[in-house]
Amino acid sequence: MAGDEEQVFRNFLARKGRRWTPERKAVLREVFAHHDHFDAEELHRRLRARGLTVSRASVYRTLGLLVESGLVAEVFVEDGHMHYEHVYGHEQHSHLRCLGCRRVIEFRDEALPGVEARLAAAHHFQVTGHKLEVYGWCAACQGKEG
Amino acid sequence: MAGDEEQVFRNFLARKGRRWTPERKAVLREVFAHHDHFDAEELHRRLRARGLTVSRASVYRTLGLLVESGLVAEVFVEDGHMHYEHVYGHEQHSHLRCLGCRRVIEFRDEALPGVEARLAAAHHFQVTGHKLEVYGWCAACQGKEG
DNA sequence: ATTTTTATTGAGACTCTATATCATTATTTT
DNA sequence: AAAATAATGATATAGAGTCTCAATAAAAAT
Repeated sequence: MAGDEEQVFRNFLARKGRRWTPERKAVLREVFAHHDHFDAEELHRRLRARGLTVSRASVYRTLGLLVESGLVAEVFVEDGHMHYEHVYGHEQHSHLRCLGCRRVIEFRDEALPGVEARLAAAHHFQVTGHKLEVYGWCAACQGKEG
Repeated sequence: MAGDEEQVFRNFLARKGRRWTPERKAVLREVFAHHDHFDAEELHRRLRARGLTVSRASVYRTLGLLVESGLVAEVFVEDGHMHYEHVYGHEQHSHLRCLGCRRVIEFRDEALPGVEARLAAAHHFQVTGHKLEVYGWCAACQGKEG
């Protein structure tokens, strides 16, 4: 449900004996205000641009909690740092990346749930998620670079 | 074929107008001397322990070339830095990771080639590879942490 | 073989991401 | 309202990875 993420995060915090603060609220809102991938510094900049004063330290700390809560996911490392996306309220999806233009296409494939199920059974794992990234060259970039 | 990696790397370098040097040879050998995952600093330390003097800069540079050549793959980020594995001569595989004990289990799943093929067709991509990581809690770690 | 061209190396400086420290402040509990 | 304790922000610190550049070495040209 849209908008529900605040309640989910508050429940998560309460369960862990952590507190609900204005800073965490500001970060949560900013994270769910856009649908693009983002990184920690960009998030910090956007908050400041809105006139919200949340320190870098708190941005990083809150981001960690959001990932732990499952509301946000680490997507991939690019340019030497992590990139994220919010996942709550969105179907699980994977990423197809072009090695040339670095464009990212989201996709869903019906085979993945089966992979998870087989692994859970074979290794007695309680599988909580997966991260799949397929890479190659998009139509426009094929032929470039050797 | 085992041992072939040197020829593959030399061909790769030649094709790009890059040179075959003692430093690159030392790095290549060390990378293929073990079957575990490793990181750049560890690789550098192992080379020094063998009495081979290859600078950090050259280790990082060579690692980049090895990844580009396809002989080595970036596996995952842990503890804030990248971890690698050599892949030449090994069947493509994915990783199942326990969030508790951090154990990594390699696996192969017959569904992945199909996923690649579908994406290639649907998006006119020339798919060169994928990275799949499934995570959760192993039998021993289930119940730990909330 | 010698010379020329040019990629590579190593040392260290540097950038940047991310975390740790800690006194102060704010939230929650009692 | 007071006590307990988690969170914040400013800054320091750690660590990964890249860049610079003079010196060197590999490959190509002669």
